[in-house]
Amino acid sequence: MKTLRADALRSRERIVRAAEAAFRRHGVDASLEAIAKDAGVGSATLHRHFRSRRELVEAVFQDSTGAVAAEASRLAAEHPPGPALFHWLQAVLDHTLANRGLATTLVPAADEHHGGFCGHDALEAAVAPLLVAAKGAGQVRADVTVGEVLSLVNAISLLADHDPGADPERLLGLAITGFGPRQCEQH
Amino acid sequence: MKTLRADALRSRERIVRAAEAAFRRHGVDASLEAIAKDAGVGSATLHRHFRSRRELVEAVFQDSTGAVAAEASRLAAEHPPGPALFHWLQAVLDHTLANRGLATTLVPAADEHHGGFCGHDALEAAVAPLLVAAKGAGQVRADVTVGEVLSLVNAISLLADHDPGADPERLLGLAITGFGPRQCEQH
DNA sequence: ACCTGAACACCGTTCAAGT
DNA sequence: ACCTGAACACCGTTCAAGT
Repeated sequence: MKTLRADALRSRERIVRAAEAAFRRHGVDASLEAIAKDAGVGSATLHRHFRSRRELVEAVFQDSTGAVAAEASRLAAEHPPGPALFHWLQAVLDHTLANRGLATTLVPAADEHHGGFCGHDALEAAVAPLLVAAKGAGQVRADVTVGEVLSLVNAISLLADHDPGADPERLLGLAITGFGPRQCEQH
Repeated sequence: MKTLRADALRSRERIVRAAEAAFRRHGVDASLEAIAKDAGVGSATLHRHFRSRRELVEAVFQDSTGAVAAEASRLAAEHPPGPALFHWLQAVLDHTLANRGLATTLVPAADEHHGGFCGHDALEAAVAPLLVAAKGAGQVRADVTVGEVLSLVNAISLLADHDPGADPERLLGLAITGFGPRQCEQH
């Protein structure tokens, strides 16, 4: 994490800005070569700044994903534990649905030392206190982990990317309440 | 659906066989050009037989997906309605997990008249009687559709393709029973 | 009717050469 | 140190020419 020379930093920011526009138009599978061209840099420059497509995606969505993470504490302050968690999961879903393909990067990083911002980790940290509170209020099963909750939201986002006819909000509702048998005898 | 001339049929079958091997090695994103070469045909021939990658994928998995669909009636005969449905959903999940990327094609066809076998439609038809029976036994909420049930299974498969660390069976269990609050007062 | 080989327009990665 | 432009090895699609 060295500090960049002025011209390198300028290049980096132009790449991120160009990528942001390209992702909005074509999803996160947009051509890296076209992004480099839009940014006015060579493609080799883009590859040195971002060793993988995922690193570029994380950089582009760092701010917006961070904002969603930050919303967790606001919701915790304004709602009871159960609704706070469920509203926040809705917010995460809305965020990924608004940016096609973003969900593919909100998964634990396979690459180990990929340095820089990791959206998945930010969301995990944000949901942890919400989940603890919801469990304390008896609104969520005690055996559910933060990773599992995020995975379900992510799974629904991925599906929505592939099937435009799906109703993601409805599916999230089903996953929360379950479509199968109730187990009322235990609480 | 005209009947093919003998040599055209032979080409088609060689393509499907080559694709089957390639998909097993590289997932459904395997190179179509390489598949054509393995099959000993020109790439133009592949494209006339299969107008899209999805058509080829459907052809390759037609038999195995059909077998999973057929298992529905067997499970219905051997288990009570609730377990029959849940075991079958597990079978669908196992099938997609065993073939990386297959889940991306088990989604309603966007292309309208794409002729031939459609795995999604086959699974929908297979799950319908299971779902009706499970609802009748009070094991599944009455407002859930076949499409929604399949969508949740599919969503989990897609996630597993992106996140090798996920536990798909566990996530399906969570989606069925729900991780959120029980609503015992209604039945 | 069905196929082939070649041409086309793309893509991501890498490397030598510049400043 | 950082960048550029070019070279490389790919990809899917399409079309003219064969049988």
